[in-house]
Amino acid sequence: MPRQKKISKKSIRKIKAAKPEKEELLLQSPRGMRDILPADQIYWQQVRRVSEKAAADFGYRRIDVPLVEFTNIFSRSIGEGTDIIDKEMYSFSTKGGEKVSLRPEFTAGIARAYIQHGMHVSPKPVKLYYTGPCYRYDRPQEGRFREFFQFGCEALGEQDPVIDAQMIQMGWRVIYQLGIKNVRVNVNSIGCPSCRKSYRNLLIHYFESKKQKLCIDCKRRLETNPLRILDCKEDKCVQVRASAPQSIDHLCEECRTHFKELLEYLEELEIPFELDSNLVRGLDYYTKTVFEFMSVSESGEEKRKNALGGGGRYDGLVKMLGGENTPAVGFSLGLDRLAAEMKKLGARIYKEPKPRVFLAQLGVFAKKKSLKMFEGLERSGIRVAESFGRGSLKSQLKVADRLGVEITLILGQKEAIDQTVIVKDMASGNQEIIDAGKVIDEIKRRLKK
RNA sequence: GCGGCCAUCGUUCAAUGGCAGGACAUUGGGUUGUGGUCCCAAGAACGAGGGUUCGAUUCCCUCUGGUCGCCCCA
Repeated sequence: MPRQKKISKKSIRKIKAAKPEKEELLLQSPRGMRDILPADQIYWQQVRRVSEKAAADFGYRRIDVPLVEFTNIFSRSIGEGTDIIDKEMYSFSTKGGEKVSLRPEFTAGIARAYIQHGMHVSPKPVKLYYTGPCYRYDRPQEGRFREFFQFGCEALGEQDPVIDAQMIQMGWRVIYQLGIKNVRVNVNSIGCPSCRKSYRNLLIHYFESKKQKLCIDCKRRLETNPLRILDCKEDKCVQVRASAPQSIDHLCEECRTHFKELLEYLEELEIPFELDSNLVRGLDYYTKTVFEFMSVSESGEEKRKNALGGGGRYDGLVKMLGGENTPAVGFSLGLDRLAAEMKKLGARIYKEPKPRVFLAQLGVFAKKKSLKMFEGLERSGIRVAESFGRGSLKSQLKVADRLGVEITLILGQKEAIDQTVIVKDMASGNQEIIDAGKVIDEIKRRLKK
């Protein structure tokens, strides 16, 4: 018998294959894009709840910006020559011939909105938060997707380092409140354009003299992006840069003071931070403060670091896009990574509310009545479950049992006619018949106990 | 964009150049309108396309996807 089945299946496949006009339907999400299934939503909901609460607590107001912007908004702000712009953007032309891209991050769009809506006339700082998907055409791996979700805050129009500190405080707090206790904050200052430039030259000069000792990639970086040599993982490069000039030693007076004050604020906040002179962030618009949130886990001897988010100051961005000179600072968190980290750590999350009552029905007439009764229960705030599609009482009770409800209401043909309902206590198995009109009061009374 | 590893029911794990099997989950049943345990049954998979072969899920190639490392980043 099974043989027969197999043959027929195969021949079906052949018949299908023989229809060339029918395009193959791939039941598969595109690479790097995934479904977030109900089972994982508890983590995501918690992430959204905690982050939005923190934003509101600190006086940030939500802004939604388009998923699509003109491509040059991104290329100008993030910078030509960065991987994000050069190879990771989803760019396309519209039917009207406009060159647009899916956002690879939020900050550029927000700076655009700030300028477009004349927010510079609002009281400073303008505090905004956002959350939503971003897109980067990158090779997926753990914690990295082509569609990923970010939450972040931006404060525009304030140069005081106290706001930098507050940003770090917020990001750290969100992560911590999600139950991820092994968070570390790395901070650094990369200076303003003028002191960064001289530091950059110093660095090039230094590495140029030790060029032979660098790895192949770093030799290339020396030309393209010398700052990035600082976070190369190759042993020999680590050694070479040990005595490399550090950016914080070459800050101008203003940048130095700014950074010093930031560190003082952080100490005051008692946030466990570390100075990481090798921290440079890949986006062009950063100035002065840069920081990163890492989760550090030790599995065996291996220390695993996982970047959960980061941010920094971008004093030049708004002007670069054509607005007024506007100092600004922001951070963003990777929601996918937060949710994954929570799950990995088995972080305590509040449980999904469970139904406490089950409504079983028997017969056509009773089913009609049940539909109405369900609404009444649900409206009075009782979490009630049902399985109206099922026929037998047995299978319905099975479902009720599996759901772990405390009470099951049974409404059969007889009860429906008599205007009554059976109330069954699931723990004891005892049941009694009560007046249908008194169901809600009776349930409420019982659930209170 | 480059390299390594991987791909079997919904999930997880087997086996096999000649009928692909178990567990968990799902659905139904173990006589009338009563759950948990138990028992029985059913449905359910070789990622796609080529090649080698009498015959491929198995061997080879390509693609797709996953994963890890590089690049980069959240």
